[in-house]
Amino acid sequence: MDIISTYKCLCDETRLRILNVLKEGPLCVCHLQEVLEVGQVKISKQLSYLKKFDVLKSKRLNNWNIYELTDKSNSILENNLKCLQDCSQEIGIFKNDLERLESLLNRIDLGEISCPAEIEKLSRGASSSRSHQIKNRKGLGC
Amino acid sequence: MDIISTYKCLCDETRLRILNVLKEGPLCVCHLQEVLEVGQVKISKQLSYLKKFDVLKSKRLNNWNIYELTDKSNSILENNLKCLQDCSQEIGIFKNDLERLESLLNRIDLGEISCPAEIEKLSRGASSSRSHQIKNRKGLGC
DNA sequence: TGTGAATATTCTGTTATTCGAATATTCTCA
DNA sequence: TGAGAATATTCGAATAACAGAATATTCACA
Repeated sequence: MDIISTYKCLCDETRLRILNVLKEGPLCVCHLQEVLEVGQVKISKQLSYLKKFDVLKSKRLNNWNIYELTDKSNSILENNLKCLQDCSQEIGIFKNDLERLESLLNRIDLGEISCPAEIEKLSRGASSSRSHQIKNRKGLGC
Repeated sequence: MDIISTYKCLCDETRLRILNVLKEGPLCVCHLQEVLEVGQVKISKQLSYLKKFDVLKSKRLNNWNIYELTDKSNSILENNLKCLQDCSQEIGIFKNDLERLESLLNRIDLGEISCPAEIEKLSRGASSSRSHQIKNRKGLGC
């Protein structure tokens, strides 16, 4: 992906929020909807946008579409995702998203809500430490 | 400047080219035009855009308007300008701009073309080492 | 087979971006 | 003061981006 397209991917709030959440692991569209509290169409379109530029990939699991970051990103994107890591604890909207993500993942772990099995398989670490993981990750010092 | 606006400043080719050139030092509009080989209106508008977000500042010197980077930029912008440092030697369009910049600065040093005195005063280092400076700067490893 | 859940796409309207041509402004200097 | 250089702004057109409503698709399962 060229440098301009990279920055275009980063210059929309919804897209940044999606990336901020997906850097914690794969998620299906409906759970992204719930975490970001944003309508289905809006989410779906921005996911397509990011997929078009190979920032995200998706796989179909029955009726769910699981989105995750690809490893095809360039170094500019990677660096900015690391920046997002720090920003996410300082900027309200990103922080709130991560809190709702945590809450969602906990409810999934407790079996309170249904979830494509793949997500659980892919989610890293035990639920008890996930909160700790999310809050203590460090980026580039942005 | 908020994070979205920061990326918006970076997601246009002309703006990136301007930043790439101005990171080497202040320059007036007409010289930017010459270095980038882009029309006056296009340059002027993108300069205004960047100035609006405090990425650039300008000062009037007689009839010249000298633009330069501000020190008000945030850490995301700073990091990406450092990335640009590396990209500029790998991406053709940025590299060519720097070569034309070098050539311009050399002609100014030789007195072959007129130039607002302020630029010479502000340009760092002797002309003989500027080329070396530009080509060997290192960024963040982008 | 038909119903509903999850997701994508199409349609339509709105706003933002980008551009060049033309024009305006500001300054210097003859 | 009038011409010209350097720069900014306005205007109009083209395109891109973004949003939500409505619709389409795909799949599981009763």
